Amino acid sequence: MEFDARAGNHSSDVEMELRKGPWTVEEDILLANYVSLHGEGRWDSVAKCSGTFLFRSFAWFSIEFPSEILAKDRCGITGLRRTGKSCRLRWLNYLRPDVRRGNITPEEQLLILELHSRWGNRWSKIAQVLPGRTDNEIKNYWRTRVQKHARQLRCDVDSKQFRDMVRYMWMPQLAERILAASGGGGSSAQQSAWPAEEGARLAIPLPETSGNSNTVNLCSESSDAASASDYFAGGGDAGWFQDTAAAELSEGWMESLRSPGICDSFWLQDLEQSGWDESLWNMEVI
DNA sequence: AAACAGTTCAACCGCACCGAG
DNA sequence: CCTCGGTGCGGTTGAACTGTT
Repeated sequence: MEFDARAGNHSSDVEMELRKGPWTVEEDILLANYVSLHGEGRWDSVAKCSGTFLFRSFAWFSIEFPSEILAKDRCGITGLRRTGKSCRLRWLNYLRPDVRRGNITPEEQLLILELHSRWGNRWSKIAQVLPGRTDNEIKNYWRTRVQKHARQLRCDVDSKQFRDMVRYMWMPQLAERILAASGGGGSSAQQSAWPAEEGARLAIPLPETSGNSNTVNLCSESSDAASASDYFAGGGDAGWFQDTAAAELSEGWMESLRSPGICDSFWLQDLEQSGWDESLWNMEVI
């Protein structure tokens, strides 16, 4: 059986039909065990060798793995009936121990909106700033929530109109919700909860090991200078956003989101005149 | 309770990039 | 340079789940 090598599939030395679709518990065990022994990477060899090592490690459990999961090549090496790509994806998106599951928090939503406005559909880059979240998860969030909201507003998700709505209506609401949840109590209480610093900025914590400053200015024009991986290279803590004093939504940044005159722009007036439903921007609805 | 519609998300696919030989 | 193998990325699909009628 020949497979497309550039697509990451097996060459003909493994005589097996590849499995597709949902992963079974047994396959997860095989893959997790392989990675724990050999680390990430060399995904193509996972498919060839995982079974062998699993049998060694778990022999005393007397676990039997069905033949539809395992396959032997001509040399008798047992492996998962999965492509290397499939193994990699399963590990990164599901099995990795630091993968966070559950709803995207308002803090994460705010970051996704901000970073997408900056980087576009660079999902993996955005994911690097959100510890434990996968690019797939962020992509899904964008498609199911953000694009859906754009449809409800009858505008293109890439249009300036929608991007402005996100920046000047959605993001401030998210920010206020975050502040309220942290005890800030909305815009009137921001000054005490989030002391303003020089310039308008959304400061993001940096790992201690990264040296220099311990914050990154997400709103600066030159933000691309700091790669996303720099932000949280040592991260992974679920409470990362609130736990550090560096996670500041400064008053200036909040004000920049409500810059004077933006609400007077022509398209917002048009929307208001056409009976635009403001409840569409209610955070509960979103 | 059943049928249908809408939504979510895990997984696949094709393509691009990179390093080794 | 060119080819090949491995890896990563973004777009898309479809099964499973949830809500509504």
